Amino acid sequence: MSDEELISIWMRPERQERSGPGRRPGYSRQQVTRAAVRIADAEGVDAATMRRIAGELGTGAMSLYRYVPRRDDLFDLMIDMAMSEVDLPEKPSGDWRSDLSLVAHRTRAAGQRHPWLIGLLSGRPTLGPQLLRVHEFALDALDGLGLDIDAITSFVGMVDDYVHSAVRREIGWLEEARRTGLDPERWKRDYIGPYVRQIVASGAYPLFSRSVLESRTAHLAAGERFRHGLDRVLNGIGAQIASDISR
Amino acid sequence: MSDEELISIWMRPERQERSGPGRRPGYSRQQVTRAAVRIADAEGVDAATMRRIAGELGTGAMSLYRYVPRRDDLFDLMIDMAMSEVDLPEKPSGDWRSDLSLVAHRTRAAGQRHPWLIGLLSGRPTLGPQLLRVHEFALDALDGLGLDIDAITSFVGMVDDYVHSAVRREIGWLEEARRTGLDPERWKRDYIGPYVRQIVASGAYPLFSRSVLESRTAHLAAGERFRHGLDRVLNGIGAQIASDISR
DNA sequence: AACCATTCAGGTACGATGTACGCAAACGGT
DNA sequence: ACCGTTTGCGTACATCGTACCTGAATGGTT
Repeated sequence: MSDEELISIWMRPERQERSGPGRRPGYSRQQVTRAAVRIADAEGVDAATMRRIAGELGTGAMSLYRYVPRRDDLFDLMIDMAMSEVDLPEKPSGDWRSDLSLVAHRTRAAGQRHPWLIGLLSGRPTLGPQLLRVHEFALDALDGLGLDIDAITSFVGMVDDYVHSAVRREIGWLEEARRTGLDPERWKRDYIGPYVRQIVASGAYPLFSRSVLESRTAHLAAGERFRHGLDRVLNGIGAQIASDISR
Repeated sequence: MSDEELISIWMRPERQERSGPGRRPGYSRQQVTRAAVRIADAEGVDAATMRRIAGELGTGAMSLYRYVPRRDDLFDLMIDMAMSEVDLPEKPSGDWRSDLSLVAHRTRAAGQRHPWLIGLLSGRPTLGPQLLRVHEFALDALDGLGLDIDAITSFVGMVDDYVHSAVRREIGWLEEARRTGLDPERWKRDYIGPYVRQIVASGAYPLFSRSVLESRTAHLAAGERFRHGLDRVLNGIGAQIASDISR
């Protein structure tokens, strides 16, 4: 594409179906994105190469560039497709706590269905329409409580940050194991296990060791653990809503 | 290296200086890491290729594999070298708030000196000694207040999450601009500027628009903005410390 | 002093990758 | 029937991580 047009993928229109003379497009941006998502879900984002995606569609690698200017833009499209699965009501319910909780849980679910999502999201700044929709819903959930926009943005950011890092913790090792091509069980047993044991045995990091050995939430189901952490974040926000408003 | 030994870089000893017969190593793990850090600081982490690092040292690419088993391990070493710059006292002061604030500010400073740090940190799960040291300090800062280990871990996580995402926001566009090889000013003006204007003009995202247009902190210096956000996170933790303890 | 097992240096080579370039095929309007 | 436009996609190139291998350096042993 040389440097002909440097413009956000969200402002660049897709080729139209009926636009006069010339051959009609055989695929669509959505089809390309869907194929990329399918591969990334199954084999990791690294496997979603241009050639591999094209192969999935039964075409040649260079054909994809008729639909997507750069590979990076394809990542943005993938993010947006995954975020479109975060199903939300038209408007927040009025109960900010359950609204933000809904966003958190749905985003977590999307992040688990698409283990590459969080990595891409925090890898580059992106603002696709579906991400905007979810973000707007979360901001809206905190509107009307007397908070200024900076506080609202900040609180929504805290929830986002929590969700991202919690999901990363949940799937981090799994993905890392796949990236190196090992089965996750063996990875955990032979790679990180001995190292963590050594850290604990060294005695140099007593509190870290306690967080590994004495944690009560560590033995809970992943969903419960997520809920506990989220509760703490929401509690922190709740406490400040009370004091911010009364000020 | 084939699959001879899959073992954490932190458990794999470096070649010893005096170990009997054989040629003595001409470089060290630290020298290799330092060269990689230097290149990544100046030209982005993508520029720190094996060949480029070797060139910086005046040797051949394959020589590096005498010191580092895989490129991914080199990333871990880079992270640890950067984290070693997070200077902290031996023990927390006893004032948890200023202790966590210190960790946050020092980590932010390291993240700005090394714009690749946060990206690598959240890209893969890693537990180098320097990261452990900083983490342990933060955990320790919250110890002795009557909190259980899960609460401590959770609160430290909130601060970490905030620092990471705040730094990412601060340097995100800069790095993205460099990755595409454009000067950051032009990038902001020609790429994201028009798109954000379009989002605002569409009227579909009123709260997002307010966060762009009406923000009071947006016009502050970056350092002030960071402090404000951090204060909110610490306030949320503080409120819960009070209620957790009295419970 | 001669030898040898051991270790490091680093060239060559392979299979990937993203993507620039260019040409042939398909299509609607005239 | 022709033509300008657009798509499909093969070829080619620079670049990547790294497996493999040869040769040089080194210190202990004889």
